[in-house]
Amino acid sequence: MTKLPTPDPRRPLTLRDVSEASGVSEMTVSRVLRNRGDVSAATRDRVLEAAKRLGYVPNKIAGALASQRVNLVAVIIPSLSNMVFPEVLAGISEALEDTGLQPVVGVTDYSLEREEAVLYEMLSWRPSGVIVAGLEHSDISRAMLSNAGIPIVEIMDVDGPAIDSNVGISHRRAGREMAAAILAAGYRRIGFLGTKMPHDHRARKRLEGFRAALNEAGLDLADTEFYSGGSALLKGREMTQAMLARNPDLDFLYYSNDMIGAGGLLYCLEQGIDVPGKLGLAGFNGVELLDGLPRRLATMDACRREIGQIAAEIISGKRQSDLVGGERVELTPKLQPGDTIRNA
Amino acid sequence: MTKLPTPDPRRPLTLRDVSEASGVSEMTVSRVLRNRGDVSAATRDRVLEAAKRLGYVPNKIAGALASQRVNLVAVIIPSLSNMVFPEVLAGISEALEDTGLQPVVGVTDYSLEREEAVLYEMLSWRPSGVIVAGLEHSDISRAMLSNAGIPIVEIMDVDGPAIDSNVGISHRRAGREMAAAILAAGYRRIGFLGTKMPHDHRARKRLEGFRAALNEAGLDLADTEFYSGGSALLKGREMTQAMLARNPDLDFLYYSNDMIGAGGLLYCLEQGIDVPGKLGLAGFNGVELLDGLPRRLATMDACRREIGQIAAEIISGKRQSDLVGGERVELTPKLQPGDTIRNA
DNA sequence: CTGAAAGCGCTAACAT
DNA sequence: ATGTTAGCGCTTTCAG
Repeated sequence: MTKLPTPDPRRPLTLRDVSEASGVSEMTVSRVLRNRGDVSAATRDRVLEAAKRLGYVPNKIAGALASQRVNLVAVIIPSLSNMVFPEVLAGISEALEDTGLQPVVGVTDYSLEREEAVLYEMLSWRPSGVIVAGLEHSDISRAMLSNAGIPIVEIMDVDGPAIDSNVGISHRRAGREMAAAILAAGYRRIGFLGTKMPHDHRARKRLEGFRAALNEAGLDLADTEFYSGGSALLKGREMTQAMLARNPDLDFLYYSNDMIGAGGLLYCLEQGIDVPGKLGLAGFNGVELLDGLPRRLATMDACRREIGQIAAEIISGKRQSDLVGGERVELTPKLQPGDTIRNA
Repeated sequence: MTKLPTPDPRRPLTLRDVSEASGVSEMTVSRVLRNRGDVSAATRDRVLEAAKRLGYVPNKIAGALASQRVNLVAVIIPSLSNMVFPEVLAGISEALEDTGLQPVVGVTDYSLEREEAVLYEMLSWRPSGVIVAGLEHSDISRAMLSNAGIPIVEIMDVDGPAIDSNVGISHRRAGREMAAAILAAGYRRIGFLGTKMPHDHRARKRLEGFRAALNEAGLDLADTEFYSGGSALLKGREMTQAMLARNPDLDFLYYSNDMIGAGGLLYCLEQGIDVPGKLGLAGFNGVELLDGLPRRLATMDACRREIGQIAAEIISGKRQSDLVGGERVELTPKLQPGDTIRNA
């Protein structure tokens, strides 16, 4: 017997295999599989049957190279382990649902270096768009984004210049408004507790806004405490204990996120502290977890899901403005006074 | 002037552009950019300089098609919004760090249909491996996985036959062991509270194991309560209240996850119930959140991070056995008695 | 409605 | 140490 080149049975199937199995040209098979152009019902059925029977899975790499089109949206966020970004992702997924676009997530751990690496990696797959958290990037990242030739949406934060489109809230304003609400309620000796992470620019901006509003009222923060790593709930508890021990006459604690706020709240309740009478508390984010606490922590909803949705709509073109530049969407965070700020 | 074909300035740069800018063949540029083969230091520098100056980002689509190699690992999980899968992901990312492999996440929302769609989509990018949560799949998913010709690791659960490799814990055994600990401590009138989700097979298996152990001791569950959606902490609180109202003589509540367990714990403490004296409580997962609670909820660590690490090591080949089939790794969940089970 | 030819941008394999 | 050639598997474009 002549030695024929036996095809490797484990080789992934190609269009050609389906073509041969169905007796139709590769081109027509391709059309059927993409619902493109007119194909007779009979041919279509034969092709689909063959593809299914063989278990053909198209090769998107080849398809993308040929068509110069990739149905991927790069989503670059700092973390998955707090409750905030999964919610943004949910909004993105929801809005991308019927667009044929697929989100691909990259995580930076709040590092601009990692962001640069992740971005480079993702851009090398030529996605249809990029959604990236924050306005702060390395120069190289910024250059890559500017030159990518695809829609870019920076999300979460609107306090600063954007590369292309921008959807988020003003964290500075969120800080100011929380300060205003606290002052209006008559609190005066205020402590701040937050993350140490130097790269959480949004937390920093909230603190800046908060502080500015206090200053304008002739006040300043009475104490601050920062943490990094570990269980946020536990850190909130520990920091609260430490701060109150140091400064027993504080009458308000402003936390940079709900999780540490929740820890603080649990601690205060255990200690029998009169909340909100003697001590008021507030966090930030409006996470669902707060619903299950013994008392509702005051917070500010960061519109996370909505931010994701709008960003995705911009990428998918569902929300195309006539403007030349990108879109700018500033959402308005809602103060949720809960039960830990007394009435003014 | 003759009309020369002006290149589109927004066209993404190609290897050819770098080649021309550096006066070196495309092939050599390719070698430099991939650190492959021998290239003189001088040439290397010229190429890197040109690539950087132009802002060249390689096209991995073309590269992957030509090399038949894709540095992507598909990771398919049911959800991002509880604390469990982000931890698994963290383990995967960590183990993939220096392998050149990149995880790409797909979410199924506990639906086998969605799993099938996500899997199809991901396989069409020809990843180097697949890590998928659970052993239960549709026939079509199973066929796709079997025929993909790449390493497949099913994670989280070892109670059942695997397609290729398998890393996880026995949830049936986890349920049994928790039951044993509870019985040993002298509790007898036991209620179960969990998710309604019919597709959370691991929760189901834990309950089966738990129940089996009770039955063998001549007991059965005194009451059950199921929920779906909403804030898990709040649901835990509400379900606990409902169950205790209905059944005040229960002496133990077993929760299918730590989050509802935490809600239940907070409720019981508020009500002044003697925990663990009159009523014992236990959850499942060993989430970090528990550290911040007023009392440590008994739980069982599900080895989430480790599962992710090992799965990633199998895919990356760091952990290659001589066996023909896939690897099987059963981890042993550790009981963490905390402060909500009394001493036997 | 269907098919043939010509690439997409890169890399394997083989020169030199 | 560097260059040349021939595809990778698909889609675009143009013919029928």
